[in-house]
Amino acid sequence: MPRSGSQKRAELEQVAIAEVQESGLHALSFRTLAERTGIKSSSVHYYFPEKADLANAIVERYREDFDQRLAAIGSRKLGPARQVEAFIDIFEEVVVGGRLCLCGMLAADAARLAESTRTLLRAYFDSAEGWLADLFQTHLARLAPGIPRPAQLASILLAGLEGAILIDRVQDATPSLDAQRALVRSWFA
Amino acid sequence: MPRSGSQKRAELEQVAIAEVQESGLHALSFRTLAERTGIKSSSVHYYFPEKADLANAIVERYREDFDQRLAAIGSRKLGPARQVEAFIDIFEEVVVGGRLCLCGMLAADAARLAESTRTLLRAYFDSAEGWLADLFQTHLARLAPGIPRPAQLASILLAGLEGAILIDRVQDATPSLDAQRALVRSWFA
DNA sequence: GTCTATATACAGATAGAC
DNA sequence: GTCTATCTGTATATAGAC
Repeated sequence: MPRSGSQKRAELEQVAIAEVQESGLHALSFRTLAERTGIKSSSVHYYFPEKADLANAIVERYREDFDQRLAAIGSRKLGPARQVEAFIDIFEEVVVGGRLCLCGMLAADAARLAESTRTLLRAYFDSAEGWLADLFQTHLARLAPGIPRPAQLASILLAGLEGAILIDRVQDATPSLDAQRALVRSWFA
Repeated sequence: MPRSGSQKRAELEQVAIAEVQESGLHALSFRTLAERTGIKSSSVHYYFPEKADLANAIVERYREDFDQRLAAIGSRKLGPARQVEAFIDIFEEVVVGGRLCLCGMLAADAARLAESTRTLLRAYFDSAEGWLADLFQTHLARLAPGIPRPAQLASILLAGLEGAILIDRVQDATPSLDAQRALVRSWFA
């Protein structure tokens, strides 16, 4: 395991994630990534032979971090509405930082990604949606009547959040994200 | 007006739009655009001196075409629910073609766009949202009780559709877009 | 309006020394 | 693990002939 668990590798992934969230995968070059981590581009290739290896690594790492945040929300014993609010807070944090969800950004580049990367993107979206679906299903009795079933609510909200931060980032405020919050409130009213 | 109303210019914009919808602005090069339209890259520069000029031109053209489609929907004397369905159909058509909304795709590249392009993106989103808001407002009496007000419904749906096609494009189906349809149906039920 | 030719910069990737 | 050096391809953009 010459390339796993390395501290430099972790640093590279961290810097790469931030760069891709801000400007996309094409804007992330081995050169600039090397400059920002104090090594040369050929050394970056030591950790990630091809760019697809780098893309796969950051998606996996991003998902791990995301899952940990969701687990932390779940352990705080909040009511369902508050848990969803906390979920939305993650997206708000991203967009006020001028970034996008890493996987949303990469999904825009889907046509030029390796199939292995697309598979990892699907896994991320499924995971995020699954967490929301479980939450809505568990608290089914608290949901307003006449709205879609839990699995669809999860899909509706995840898409809404991905789109909201996409739109809000070109503005100087978060009206679209606020509207998504209003939607969720109507589900729990 | 040496560069307006030209047939070749229109062709360049059309090809450029499709390419950007599929792969993003960075994947659109003057060279490939030239090859696909039967001229040389230097001739493309005759119509669009810098890439930002090309980006601005295709956003304006995309919005014009979009506005025309919305006007066509409005002239068909459909009920409000059917009109929203027709609005969603536009996004479905895009995603089954393996593309994204041009402006959603460019919004992902916002960090590397000229300010003039970002302004045009905002105008597109405002226009699309405005059309939906007017529709919801006009048929306020047909909306279910307890849901957000028309302007927010418009914002919720537009973001939901942008996110849905982003997510669905990495899948082999449109579950996320279908969920958005279910959401709208719950508003009119 | 379109061309050839070119300037300049940067991309991903690799070889081989240390 | 990191380096220097380099290969090869492609990008935006421009000059100037026709």
